[in-house]
Amino acid sequence: MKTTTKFSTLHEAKNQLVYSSLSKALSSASNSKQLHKIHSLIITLGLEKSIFFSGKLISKYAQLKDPTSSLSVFHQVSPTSNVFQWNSIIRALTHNGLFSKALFFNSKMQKMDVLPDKYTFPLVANSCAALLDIEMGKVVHQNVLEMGLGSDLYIGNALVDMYARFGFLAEALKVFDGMSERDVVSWNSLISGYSANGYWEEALEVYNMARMAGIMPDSFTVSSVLPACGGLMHVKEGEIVHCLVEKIGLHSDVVVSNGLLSMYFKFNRLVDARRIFDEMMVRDSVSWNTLICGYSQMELFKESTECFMLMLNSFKPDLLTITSVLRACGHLRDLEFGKFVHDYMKKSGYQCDVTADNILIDMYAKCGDLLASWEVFDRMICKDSVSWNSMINCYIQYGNYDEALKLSKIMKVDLKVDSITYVMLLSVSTQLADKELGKEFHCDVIKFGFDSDLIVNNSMADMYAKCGQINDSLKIFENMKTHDRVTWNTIITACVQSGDFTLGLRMINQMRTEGVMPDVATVLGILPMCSFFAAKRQGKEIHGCIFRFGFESDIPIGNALIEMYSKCGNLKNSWQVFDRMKVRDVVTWTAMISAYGMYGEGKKAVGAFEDMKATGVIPDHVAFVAIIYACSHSGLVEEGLACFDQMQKDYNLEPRIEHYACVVDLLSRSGLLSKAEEFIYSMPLKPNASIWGSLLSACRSSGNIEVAERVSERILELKSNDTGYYVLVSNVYAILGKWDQVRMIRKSIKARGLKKDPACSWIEIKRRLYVFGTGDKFFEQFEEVNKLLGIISGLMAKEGYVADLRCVLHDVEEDEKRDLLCGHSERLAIAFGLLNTKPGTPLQIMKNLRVCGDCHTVTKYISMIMQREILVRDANRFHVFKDGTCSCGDHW
DNA sequence: CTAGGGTTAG
Repeated sequence: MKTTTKFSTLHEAKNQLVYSSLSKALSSASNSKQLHKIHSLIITLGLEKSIFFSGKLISKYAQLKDPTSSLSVFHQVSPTSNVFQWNSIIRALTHNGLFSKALFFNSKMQKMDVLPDKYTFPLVANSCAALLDIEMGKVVHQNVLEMGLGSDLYIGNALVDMYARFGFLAEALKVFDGMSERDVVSWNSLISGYSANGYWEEALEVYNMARMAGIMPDSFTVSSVLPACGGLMHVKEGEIVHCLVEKIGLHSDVVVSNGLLSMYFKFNRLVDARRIFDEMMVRDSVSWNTLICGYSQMELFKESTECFMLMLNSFKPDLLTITSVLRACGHLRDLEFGKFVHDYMKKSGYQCDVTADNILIDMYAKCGDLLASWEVFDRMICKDSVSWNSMINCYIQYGNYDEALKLSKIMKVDLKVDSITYVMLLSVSTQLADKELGKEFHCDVIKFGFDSDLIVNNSMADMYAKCGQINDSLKIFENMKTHDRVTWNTIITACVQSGDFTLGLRMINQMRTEGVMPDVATVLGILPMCSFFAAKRQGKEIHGCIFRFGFESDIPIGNALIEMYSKCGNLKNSWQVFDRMKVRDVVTWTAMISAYGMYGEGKKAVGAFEDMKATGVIPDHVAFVAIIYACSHSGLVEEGLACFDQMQKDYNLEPRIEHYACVVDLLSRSGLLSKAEEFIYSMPLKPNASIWGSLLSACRSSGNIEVAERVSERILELKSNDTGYYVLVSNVYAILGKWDQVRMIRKSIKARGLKKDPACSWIEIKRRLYVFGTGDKFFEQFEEVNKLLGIISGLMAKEGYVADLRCVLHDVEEDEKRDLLCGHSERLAIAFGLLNTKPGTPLQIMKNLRVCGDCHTVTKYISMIMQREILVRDANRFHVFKDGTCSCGDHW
């Protein structure tokens, strides 16, 4: 009896020693190999089926990321396993991301009539959350309630988290509110739920409630609330959280520091972000990714790629690193680096990530390698909407619209289209100015339910405006529930481009009352309006704003300012803006060349054109239009023809109809009418109304009636919708005295529903704009103006002036014709200006149509008799009259 | 039981 007891005690003592040393060894095993050794030992000792060791082995293998071994241990015991072993295997699977297997074992356990306990549910809820298995999740919740475990803290926390991951924040809140006991994890789960689903305001609100409830935030709390501060751009709140982090010593937590880093990048606070990164004691790959991605977001792409190279020294980049840096490659157009990263990706076995492949498509397209884009797209096994959109976008960028439309049709069949697809497709119809195509897309947008999307609506408003359907554009605008800055910019530009400046101004005011700040695009939208009104003062005010907002180094802004000042009659300011620009693109040079052209400074235009080429800027189609136009307005026939030649020979540019029109203009303005006509017949393109129109205007000035009649017939054949050409033709018939024809044309203009713009001129005196129409009698000082014009015409007659009655386009008596000429709006404006300014002050007159020949002559006389410099801007160009001559040298 | 970093468009 004694010995047995002794023996049993000894046996137990031995066993206890084995147990404790094995248990110690198990806990300290740091890799799978060590663990396998201990495992063999346990098997040798015949202990592998003990509840304690089997459970320990399952968890330990799981901890060392070897769930297969966990499973094999479990299978050894499975017929007899109890809830402890089941929980171990479910936990092993859950912690290794094998969620569906975890759920499978959960149902198997129930089939074996083993009841789950309070440790099972959090694990199962976790798996449901990860798999987004909503049905199963609800069943689990139900089971919890049935088993009376509804008040368990851990289970409650798991359920809050599960519903939050489903995006069911209302359910999550309901569980949270129903909990009898809450800890920091409960609050964290709710905060992160709101934060991860983009409900940033709610996340912050719950965070503040937690603080008021006396909860001390931990690293989880902070890293859930930081993205909310960043997303809302709540700099103050973010800084308060940052202070708290320092105070309670959470900054040594790498996740918290990464959160701060990301937040400061969102605030565009590069210096703070960099300091956080530099002062981090421990960095992980997320820190590097946040840095690389942050630089990318701030468009510091070079820094982004440099950080990637630095990161290679200490970390293996993952897919997120690669996608961030590929984005930078695209923006840098650095094909070589892009290929380097792509190779790295292949070597590291990262080929099958949809997001990474999508960025590759975009990167190759941006770097100019469309074929490589296609290869990536073609090879992808699963393509998502972004893949298709990116590929379509490639084709659009390369102008291959047919291929883009073809792909979108396949997408439509597969129901893969999204709002972004339509934003891109709408941009195609906008670029083609194809309103029928645009309408088709509009129908699709309604059909697929994208018509409440802000960006889609902005695109549609822009599309209709650029297709000339301003009313449809406004209709879209009126139906929109929210407007952002782009909406306003689109609609303001639409108003300005359709010529409705009054509405444009109203929109700007409305934009400001809604508290939307203007940006570069807003300014670009309204500058043409200043040009039209020649509102130098308003233009200068806007120029001031540009400085205040810091837009002055923006190239498109500089370009628009050059154009604005030149159209406002201030060539000097144009040149000053041009001179101050540090970087000039082809548009900058073209704007300056056009400006010179409008003022008849042909020689300077040619000089600028040469300078442009010398600085390495390659002229495009538009630049050639500008230079030939400039030559034509200064009578530089040789130079103009040389340019036309050059564009084909040296620059391989196919001349377009507008280039031919410029050459016709060039020849005919210089009186080479037969040469011009010959040129028209030799062109490979079908001449349009503008080509014949140029020749016809020249015929009128030089009085070549024979050619004029022939050309008039050609123009009428074309049945153009532009009233200008009918007016021109009718003027020719008026000069010829063919009044029947004149009446016929006027009737046909009316019959076709066209309207002739009534002529008007305007002048700004002391910050007020005075507008005059033809034959106006009802303005202040009409009597004085009329008297002054009478005196002037007496003085002119002494100098040898004879009225050019051909400029009167009505069938009336000669005396009456003389009176009609005196009523031309520009003369009224000039006389009004002479009366209301001090002697010697230069005058500036604007006219919406072209100046007639007689007025041109009269203005020359006035500039001499009254000793005034008079600047007249007509629909086409500027005339500077001084001492009896005009800057245009009569080339107009 | 709870946390951080990635793609296409106007």
